[in-house]
Amino acid sequence: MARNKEFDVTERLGKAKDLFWEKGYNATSMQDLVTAMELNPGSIYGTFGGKHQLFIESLKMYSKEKLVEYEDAAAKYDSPLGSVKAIIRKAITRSFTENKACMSVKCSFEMASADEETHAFLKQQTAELMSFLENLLRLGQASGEINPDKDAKAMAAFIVSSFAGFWQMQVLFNDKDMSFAISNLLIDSIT
Amino acid sequence: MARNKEFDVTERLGKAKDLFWEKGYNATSMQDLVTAMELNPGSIYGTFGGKHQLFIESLKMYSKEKLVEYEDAAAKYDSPLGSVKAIIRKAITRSFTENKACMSVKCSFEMASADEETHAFLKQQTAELMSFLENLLRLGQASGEINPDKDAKAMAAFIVSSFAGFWQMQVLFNDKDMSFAISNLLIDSIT
DNA sequence: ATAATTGTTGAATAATCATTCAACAATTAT
DNA sequence: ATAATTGTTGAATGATTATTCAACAATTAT
Repeated sequence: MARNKEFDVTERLGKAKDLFWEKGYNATSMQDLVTAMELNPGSIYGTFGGKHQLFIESLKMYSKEKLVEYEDAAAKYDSPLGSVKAIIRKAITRSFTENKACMSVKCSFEMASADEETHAFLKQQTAELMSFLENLLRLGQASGEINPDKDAKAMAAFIVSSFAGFWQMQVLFNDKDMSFAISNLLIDSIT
Repeated sequence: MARNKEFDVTERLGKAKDLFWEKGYNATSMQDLVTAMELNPGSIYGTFGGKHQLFIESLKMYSKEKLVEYEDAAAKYDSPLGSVKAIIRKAITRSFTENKACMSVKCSFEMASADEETHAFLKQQTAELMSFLENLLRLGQASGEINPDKDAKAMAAFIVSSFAGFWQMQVLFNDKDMSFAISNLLIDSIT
């Protein structure tokens, strides 16, 4: 028995996510969020709590979307190696189609060391992507597509850790040839 | 014909560097700098110009120190492969001995996309480390220690880009076994 | 229709931000 | 000794920060 919200919570959270993603946590002001979300401060605080909670929700939204993207890319291939390659190519492709570096990677460096909530979430989420890859790598080793002499867990960690480099190289050099050469070396290293 | 400064400019710049390195640009306030550098605002502005200029100088100081560290690590070995391995091990070791992620990597994500001066400097500095590695890799290929089928420039880029992942993994997992396994896979991939 | 509840609005708040500057101190050339 | 120059000090500045709240609007149960 009360008034209804006049906006779509998820849609406006998406606007906040885009802004935090682009500018980072500290460089994003509440005024920036008020403008981007097209909401008054009162509505933001009433719905999301405050800047920090809004940021955490934004990161969670981003992170879930990203994980789905990687899993979808993998699902298009029947062979485990094909799936692993698809995930690696997805990462490189994303770094050139999206005009900003991966929010998870950015946040790992801007926030994870200073904010425990961010740290815990990113750790869990990154571990999830690693597990997904580890499973694919084990399947590929069983089918003979992937080097069976290397530890699947280590290879999964190597792949995920390489993604941070993809984004950094894109930010600094914006050189497709360089980035694709790097991703090819990564793929080579597991086969 | 005037009064002399009562402090060592380089030493105080080092204090600023440590603070920017730890907290990043946006999370570091002028008050934080006044406290850490043990200087009044007037002295900071009179000597360094302002927050942004002070940050750029801090990053340059950090960057030069880091490059020297890598070159020194490489200089201890006679063989090119030994030098390349030493640089990779230096990166992994640094990620566990220093209590904060590489300032260049952090800045690539927090600042490089928003500040052209930072971007230009990091691009140049990263390219320099790559060139140094590329040269070692070519020598290693000539002496038969390093895989001659792979492009030295691409391998150099792959190595440097991997460093960002080293730091991210350290921040998120702080797991020595994982990090050393990753660095071993990187070394394997070039031999 | 009324009371109760929830949402919206945007001005107000108090803290913090980067930066400036006037007063004073030290050094040096003349 | 004086003038000129540079450095130090720390309070003052005005802008921006995140957050709150009182007034008003909409919805629903009774």
